[in-house]
Amino acid sequence: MSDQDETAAGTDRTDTESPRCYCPLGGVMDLLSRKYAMQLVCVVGALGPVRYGEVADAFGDVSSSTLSTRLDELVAAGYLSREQYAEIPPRVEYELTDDGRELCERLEPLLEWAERRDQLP
Amino acid sequence: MSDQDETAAGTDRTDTESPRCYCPLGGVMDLLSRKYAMQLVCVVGALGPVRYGEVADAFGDVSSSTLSTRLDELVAAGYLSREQYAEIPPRVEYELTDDGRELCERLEPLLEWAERRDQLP
DNA sequence: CAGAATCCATTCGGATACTG
DNA sequence: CAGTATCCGAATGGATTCTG
Repeated sequence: MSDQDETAAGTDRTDTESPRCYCPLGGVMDLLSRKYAMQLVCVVGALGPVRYGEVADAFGDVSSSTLSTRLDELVAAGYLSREQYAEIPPRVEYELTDDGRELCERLEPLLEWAERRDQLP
Repeated sequence: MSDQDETAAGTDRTDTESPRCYCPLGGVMDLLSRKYAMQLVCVVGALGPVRYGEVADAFGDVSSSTLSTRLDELVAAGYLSREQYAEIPPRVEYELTDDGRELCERLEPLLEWAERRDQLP
């Protein structure tokens, strides 16, 4: 279904369609579109193995539930790892996975640029 | 949100300021977190001056209202330009502004990577 | 400390129908 | 063709409270 024939009949089509589409609609992009998701990846990337509280501090007044949900999603998606230590008081550390690092590399230029841009009048 | 009234009076600006914060919380990032926003920027960037219908085609079954809203927002934010020609039938072309091009450059690596990643089983 | 759970206001986006 | 207008259900994020 939804097999659109190419406008240019001469274009060589590889066996499968979707030659190069710049609009990935599901998957990662959906996750990244949730609030603070991109920032979260980069914050963890910047702070290294980081505890929940530090992340919360970095975000200021973001509710813990939201932050927690976002962290969970990123862990579940395989971009963050979560290490829990059986200590008292309990300590948890988040860190980028390899995939997360790849993602972070692509996110950083964007966020850095966004940051500069937002701080301009 | 994002009220920064620091360094106005009484705040020591010695060295307590965090040099760089990787979590821009408002402005551009908010806009980019809306659905299809990032993809839209890159689609317009990839297709050059592009008409509304072509954009709609590129996105498949995305409702026109959503697409229209997103386009408006990006135009209002200064990342897209909208050129309307007084013809019949009417023609409208969207194109990246200079700012939009800067944004697109930072978005492309991300989307390209996301695309590859989503196509894997 | 690090969150899970709950509840809720708000927002968001989709479908549909209509216009210049 | 290129939208706009309207309505509405779904999803989202925030506040609060509680816990191991």
